Amino acid sequence: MTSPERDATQASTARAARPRPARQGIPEATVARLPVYLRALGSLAEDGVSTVSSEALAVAAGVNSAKLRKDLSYLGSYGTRGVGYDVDYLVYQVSRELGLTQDWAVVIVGLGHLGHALANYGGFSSRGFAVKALVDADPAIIGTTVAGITVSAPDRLPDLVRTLGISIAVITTPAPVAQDICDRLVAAGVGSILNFAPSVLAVPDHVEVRKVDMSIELQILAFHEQRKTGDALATIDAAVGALAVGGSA
Amino acid sequence: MTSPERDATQASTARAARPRPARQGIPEATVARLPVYLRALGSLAEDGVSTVSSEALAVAAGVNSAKLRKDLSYLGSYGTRGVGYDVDYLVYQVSRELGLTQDWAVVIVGLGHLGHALANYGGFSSRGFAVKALVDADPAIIGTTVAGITVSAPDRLPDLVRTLGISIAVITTPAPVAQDICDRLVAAGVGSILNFAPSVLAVPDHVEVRKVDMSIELQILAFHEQRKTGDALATIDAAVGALAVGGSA
DNA sequence: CTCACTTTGTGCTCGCGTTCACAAGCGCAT
DNA sequence: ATGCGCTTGTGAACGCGAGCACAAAGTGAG
Repeated sequence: MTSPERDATQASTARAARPRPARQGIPEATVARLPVYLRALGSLAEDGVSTVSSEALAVAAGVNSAKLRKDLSYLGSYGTRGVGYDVDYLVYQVSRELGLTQDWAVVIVGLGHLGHALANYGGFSSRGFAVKALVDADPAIIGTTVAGITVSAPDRLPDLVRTLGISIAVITTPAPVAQDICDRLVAAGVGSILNFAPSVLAVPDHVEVRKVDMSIELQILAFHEQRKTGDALATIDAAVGALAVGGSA
Repeated sequence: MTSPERDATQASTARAARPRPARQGIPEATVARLPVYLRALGSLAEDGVSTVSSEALAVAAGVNSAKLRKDLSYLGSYGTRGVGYDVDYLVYQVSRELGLTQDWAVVIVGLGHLGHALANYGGFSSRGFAVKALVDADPAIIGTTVAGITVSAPDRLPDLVRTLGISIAVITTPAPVAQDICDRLVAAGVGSILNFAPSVLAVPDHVEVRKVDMSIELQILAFHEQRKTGDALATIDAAVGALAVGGSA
């Protein structure tokens, strides 16, 4: 391990029953890194850098330079040997590959603390994402305005999705209702879901779900932290556990 | 019962010259799934289920049953053939492996919308994590009380970490200051960092960093959404791009 | 006791992703 | 023009993780 930074989130990618011809076939792992490259390129562009080598960009993105070159090679041969990559050109190519040359309408469902925070987060709109609708089940919240948008009731979802051309949804509801909301979103025609609720969502194969779960991330960190601080304690703990629980079983 | 030996030594993951059984090494992919199993087990326990088969638990966790059995086998042989797994016993074993039998003190740095939301999120304390300190650089926020905790200035970090026994930090600052805060946290003795800021953090090898980035997740979804809705459009777009930018060809 | 049935634990294969190492290609100085 | 130095793009090796398929091990009925 000892990888400096591990990607925290994982795609719960539904296994495609029918393997597409994969005409372009960009590996999933590469797709997950392209946004990182894009961000690094944006910083370089702001600093007035016009050309960058794979080594320099790799450092900025926190990856291996060979990996970066292979990733970019899936998009095409956009570099110049002996020179590097033109920053602006690469920004455009990566953006296009990720589908960021068009705007995406997003709905946020669930306006608790996290939903509010996301609705007010400005980082989305700058990257081609526009929060176009907010939905919550609480009658006390429905009709109020959050981040300049009036909150709608869940049964308005089909209408909202169709009218506003929404294809991406963010779920920030409590876990017990996440699956129900998910089903409604899918029925309404949403094709991609970003799920912040701590629950496993079941969706048809054609719908893409990605999960962000802070509790899980903390637990993974706790595992590594425990590894570092005293395995002796864990050994004692294991013995106690075997006596206390296994003994009675 | 022969206790599943937890030979504590070998914390180092240095490449062994000889292929060793590596009894200690739980694969990273498995560690990332254990919290999911734990949550599913918790739901089952609440429903009064006392025994569960790998197949049933796998469905609840959204994974393959063979994968689940292999994952659990890394912890030891805690199942009973022909019967399944004892829910309570397995909850305990997984919790212990993840280091959740002890409490972890957490500091949240950066009290914007997201920091506030996390500070008020109750899901942490129920899983062995306790937010013990809040830090922000804004003088207008320092000294106020959020979620029952007084907000401290960044220069109090070393003191807070030492006094409160903090080993895990959550960064929810703007990107430009994230690295600075990260450096301070590492210097103060924090061993694990959960980074919500959209920036790549550089840390020493002994510090674990995990990243959660909503913009990146949305961009990955956009990629797949673009794939689904018209490859023809993307092709045209590519041609236009080649003319506009690489136009001399 | 024996047999049929259930479920775990795991050897094995296969495919993906990472990394190394180097040939191919480009610019520049001479 | 030519050679040198730099950087890209990629073939190939390697390691990890996913999933199949089955032997091992337990339960319960007769």
